[in-house]
Amino acid sequence: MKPLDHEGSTRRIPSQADIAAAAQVSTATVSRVVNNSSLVSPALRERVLAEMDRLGYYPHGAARALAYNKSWTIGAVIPTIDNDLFARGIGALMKRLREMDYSLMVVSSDYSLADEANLVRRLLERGVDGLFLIGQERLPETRRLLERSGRPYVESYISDDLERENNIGFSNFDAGFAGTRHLVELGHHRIAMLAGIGEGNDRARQRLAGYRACLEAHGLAVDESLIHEVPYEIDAARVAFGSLVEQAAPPTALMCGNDLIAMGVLFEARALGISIPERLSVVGVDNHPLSRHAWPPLTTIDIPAIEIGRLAAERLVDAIEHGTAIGRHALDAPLIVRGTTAAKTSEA
Amino acid sequence: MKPLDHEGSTRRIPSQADIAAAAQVSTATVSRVVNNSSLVSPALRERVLAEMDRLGYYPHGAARALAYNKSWTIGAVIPTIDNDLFARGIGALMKRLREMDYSLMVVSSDYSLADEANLVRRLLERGVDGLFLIGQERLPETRRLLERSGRPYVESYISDDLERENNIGFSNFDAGFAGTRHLVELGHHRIAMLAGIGEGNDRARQRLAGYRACLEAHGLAVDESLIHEVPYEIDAARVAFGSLVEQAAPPTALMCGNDLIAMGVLFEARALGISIPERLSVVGVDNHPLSRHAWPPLTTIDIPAIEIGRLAAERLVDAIEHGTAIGRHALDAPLIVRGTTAAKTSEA
DNA sequence: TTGACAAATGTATGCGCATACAAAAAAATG
DNA sequence: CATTTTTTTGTATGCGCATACATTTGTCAA
Repeated sequence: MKPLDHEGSTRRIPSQADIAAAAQVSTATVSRVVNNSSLVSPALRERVLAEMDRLGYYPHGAARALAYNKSWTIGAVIPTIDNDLFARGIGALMKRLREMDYSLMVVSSDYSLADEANLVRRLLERGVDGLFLIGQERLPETRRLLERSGRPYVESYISDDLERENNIGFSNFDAGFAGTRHLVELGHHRIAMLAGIGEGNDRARQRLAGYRACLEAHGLAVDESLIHEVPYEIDAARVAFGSLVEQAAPPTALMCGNDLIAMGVLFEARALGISIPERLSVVGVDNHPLSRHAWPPLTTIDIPAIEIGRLAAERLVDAIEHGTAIGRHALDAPLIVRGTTAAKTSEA
Repeated sequence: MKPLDHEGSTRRIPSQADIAAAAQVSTATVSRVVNNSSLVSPALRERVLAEMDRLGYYPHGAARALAYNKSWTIGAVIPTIDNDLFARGIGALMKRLREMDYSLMVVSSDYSLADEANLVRRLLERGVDGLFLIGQERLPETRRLLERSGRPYVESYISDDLERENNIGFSNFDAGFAGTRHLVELGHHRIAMLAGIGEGNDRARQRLAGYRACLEAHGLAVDESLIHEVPYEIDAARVAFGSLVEQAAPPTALMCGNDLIAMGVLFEARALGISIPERLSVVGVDNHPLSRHAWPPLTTIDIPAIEIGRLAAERLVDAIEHGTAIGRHALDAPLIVRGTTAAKTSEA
């Protein structure tokens, strides 16, 4: 316990009233100085600024937020920060928001839509001015919360639900389709997929849907025994891949739900002595920073995470400050062909 | 556009006053219901809860924060979220805070101590109840801000400055020392270091210091031409490593500032045909999730990032709610020997 | 000198909430 | 039934700030 000086015993943070008293002016004048109002004389402004500096004043955010009914804060709900893809997007969002004098409150839902609802509620209670969400699939409860709040929000990393507004992302369906098409065009027809877990993850489902659609579009049968859902984890991917290649007629090509799964496959393939791309072609999705250094360098779909974060920051702040609509933004997610894919060899 | 209910055409978010009016009670009663006060009759409580639900009420965070002088929010300033080590820690911090009904505001300083000062100030203005910072090196200005605020704060990921309280981390010096010692014990005496950029990064400096100290402790000369500072990026590491091995008497072992640098080295070594660990032993720091899958699996120092985040959450909330001290917490960062290190061959 | 007007400063109020205190209602006691 | 005690509810106030409006001071023209 600190010693107490009386006259405000618990050495509080100084308020405008303290500054006003010290500088012998009214609180209104202090407030004007804080807000750079033009109608305060240079002399007084100086005096007030000096006292603010001397007493170490800084505005009380809650009071300010209450008076303005605005918190200069955006809330973000992401499945997990332990995923480079989201980390990159959040990083860009953070950076851009900072430039515009906004802050970011981040929470993670662990891929649970129910948790997401609670977190959205909490962020709303914390008074965020806008929200950044992943995916377009929400619980009705979450929608209700969102709509009632009247706050702008962005649904990101996906643009597949054409019914929905306010999204900044890309087509995961197209990503799955394009990756698979690349394999088809290389002559593969036994193409497996190690998809991400679909539950509560519309991005993963759309990628898988794109894969299926591509096979069908090219007259190839969809063999369910070649499709597995695995968590976005190296080890899970290795195990899943192990059992995939054990079966009687193993695939010659493999579409992966993301780069982490693909890397798991690369690691396990090396352990099993399966040479890539000679015996197996592999495609990922994400363009993880390490992917191009992998061995062989991973063929993947580049996701514009940075751009998503940056754009979301701008559209959100614009919506907050000028009431503009977020709009729909389906960015490009191009295929990056590297070393893990090759034409099917005749014997395979 | 939704139809507007009259009596306040701009359909505001309902306040306690609205609920009070609708339920025919006073605002005090509503407040009591919100806060689960025991002294409100079940009948009234029901009525109020029903109205809250009907009107979609949720408390106004800023008002609440103003009345309580508490925001239930922690602020975190990290160099960058694009670093798995920090992402893991922040993730754990986030998760634990959530369990205790706190939120997290995250900002990134890009390894700039000056930016950090601004960000700390901003977070304080936003009314955070406590702060999570990386490192123990601060600008005096930042210290002043911190001390004046009276808010508890944690300095994390390092425990080397024994003068300082409030830290939750590990000894980066020891990490550098232990990694290097492992190499010395394997018989290497020409040991290089690819350290992280030291400016504004006391963790990187301490790791380097540990390396130097270890060499000296074993009577080995410190050859400055074998020491390079590089950013924590794969490409930069590859380039730096390339020039390192070009020189007349290349090292037989290499201590890396972190795993990302080490992986860059692994990649470049493969490209250059330098076999690891036969011709070169490599040690990293971080225990990045991919490190154990690398080829060869990377010998590294395991950093308890999850534990740091979790513990920080607990100590901070404890400090906020009960005024307890944060204390000093130097966690273990053990060496994990894997496949990138081997005894020096006689000819090398 | 006076009045008209502009510039500078102060006073009073409300933002939404929690709570000390006051009042009313209900229950217990004599 | 009156009185005291307990439980329940309401009223008034302040948290720190921004700002509409009121007041004062300064400037200029007549």
